[in-house]
Amino acid sequence: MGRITTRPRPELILKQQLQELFAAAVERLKRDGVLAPDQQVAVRFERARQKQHGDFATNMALSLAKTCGQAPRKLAQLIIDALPAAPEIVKVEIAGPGFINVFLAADSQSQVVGAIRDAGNGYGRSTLGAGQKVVIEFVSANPTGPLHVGHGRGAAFGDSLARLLAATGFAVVTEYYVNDAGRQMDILAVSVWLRYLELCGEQIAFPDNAYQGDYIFDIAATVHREHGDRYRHPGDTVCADIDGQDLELQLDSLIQRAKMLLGQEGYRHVLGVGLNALTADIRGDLEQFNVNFDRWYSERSLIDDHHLDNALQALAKSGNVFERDGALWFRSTAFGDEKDRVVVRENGAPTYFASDIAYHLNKLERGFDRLIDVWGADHHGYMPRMKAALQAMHYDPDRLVVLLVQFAALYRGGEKVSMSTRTGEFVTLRELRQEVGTDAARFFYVQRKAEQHMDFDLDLAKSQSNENPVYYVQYAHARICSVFRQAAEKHIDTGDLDGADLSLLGEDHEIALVNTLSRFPEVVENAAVNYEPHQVAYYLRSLANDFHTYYNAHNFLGVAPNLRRARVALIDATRQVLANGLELIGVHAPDKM
RNA sequence: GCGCCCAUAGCUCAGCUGGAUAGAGCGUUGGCCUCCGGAGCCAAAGGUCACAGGUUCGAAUCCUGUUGGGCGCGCCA
Repeated sequence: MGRITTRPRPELILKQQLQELFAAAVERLKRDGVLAPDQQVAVRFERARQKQHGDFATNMALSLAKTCGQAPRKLAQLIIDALPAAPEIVKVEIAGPGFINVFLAADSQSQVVGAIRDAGNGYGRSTLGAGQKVVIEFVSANPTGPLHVGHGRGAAFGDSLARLLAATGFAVVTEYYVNDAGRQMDILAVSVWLRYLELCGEQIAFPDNAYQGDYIFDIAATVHREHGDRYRHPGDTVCADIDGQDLELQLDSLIQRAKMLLGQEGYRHVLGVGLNALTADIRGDLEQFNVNFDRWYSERSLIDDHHLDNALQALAKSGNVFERDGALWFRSTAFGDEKDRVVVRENGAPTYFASDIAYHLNKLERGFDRLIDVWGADHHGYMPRMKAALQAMHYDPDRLVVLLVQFAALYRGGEKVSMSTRTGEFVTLRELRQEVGTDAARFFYVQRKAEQHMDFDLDLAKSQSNENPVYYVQYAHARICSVFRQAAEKHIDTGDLDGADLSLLGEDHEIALVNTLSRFPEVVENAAVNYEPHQVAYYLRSLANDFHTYYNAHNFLGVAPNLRRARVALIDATRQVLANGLELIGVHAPDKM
């Protein structure tokens, strides 16, 4: 109650100590009978947007005024009168309808520079998550082709989010769910096999709805190189009697024929070559994109390890599974879904939904408190049934958090690029990376909040990559490193920064920079709690701006030693925060560019 | 038809969960290095926050409706 202590983390003086001071004032007003003893008071401070409003402002008097029947400004005065004395506070004033503006002593803020340099790459980290176990699943694209730029956005977002949550004290595991079972895999196997047959010299009518991409040829060539004619069958035999039906049925017929002609072993081999080639490709692609998953979770292993059976049993045990038209259904409508869903098809094969239920049940059984899924926005209709399944199995559906990432609409030459995996018309993540660079691409993606539609202008990203904001931020970091190199070359002493007199940092640009530096922990926490990595990107831009402005206005090395130490300490802290922030979004902080 | 997302400067986007005079980048116009990196800095112009109501001390933000755009509504994944 009204406990006022000096915090071990000076950067928190700014906000947290203010909150404690004002909470103490509230307690006193309760004792004096101005406020009801059971009055709930949320003391919240915001950083003032304008200098005239001081450093921090609270609207507590405004929000309290109604319930306690006092005029806002009068109540604000009572709060101020009840405030304990504190050396950090220079002035407190009432403004507008009843805001309380707080002005802090300049050097109480500049102490943050020392705190940052002490904390190093730990500055901005917190224990907010209290070790809560979180699994974040993202990308999870079918291994039926290379990743495209849409997956890139999910990858940049999911990975940055994982870094943010880890930095705020959550125990984070990242997973890529590999859909290596089911019909899509069969289509992949058939696609590879047909291209292989073409390489053998067979005449084949390659179906429009099989995978068209060039990478299928490459995989087929591998099979052909390693096995020669071993899987060859006459084109007539392969394609016999499959005309005239529905296209999807034709494909199913081809799948059946492939299984029959190749035998189980041969079929599994062809499929395996395709699967391995594509997962290796995806994994390498993501590594180059600075995304490394803790675990690649195989859908097929879920089936082989009987997790699927267990999940279906758990679901059945809850009394929400029934049979209709020869299939097994989950009564998801009982939990708010708009229609019931098939879990086992008429032909006995489990649906994708069924194995996904098993996967999510498995995550919960592995002890994760929170399951975060990053999905493409086109899957939003899938969310109610997934939550329904968890609820049916007696888990709190709110433990599953689904974050939807909108597609990035690509523009090239002013025209929208249409994309389809089947037709092979898509821009791959690899192409984007090679043309724009990982750092620029990641920054570009993560600048937009996930649920916002995004226009990705390829021409702009490629041809004007120097205009990309990521260079602005990286340049600030490189520039600071360069100052230190200059100091070393010219034998200018920049030692003993720990002993710098930070109260010398009184210029407007310095105060602004210090202020931005002190905001970092709040930004990180806020970004993590709201699952919004873009806040970090915006913060970094603003920090880089404060630095560049300062750099332009003042000299760091060519001033008196005391001032020089203070200024160098300040830009050293800035360098640290730039590096910490870039790390959170998976972008490099180069020493030179 | 039903459901979800979205609409802010010419363009691309922020807006701290309801606060004070709505902000950046790009583009446009005009300035700034004998000096630590000009991939930088400063300044100007640019807005009916899609539209109409409502909630309250106070709305870009919350509620309802309208318009316009994206996506979804499979025994596909």
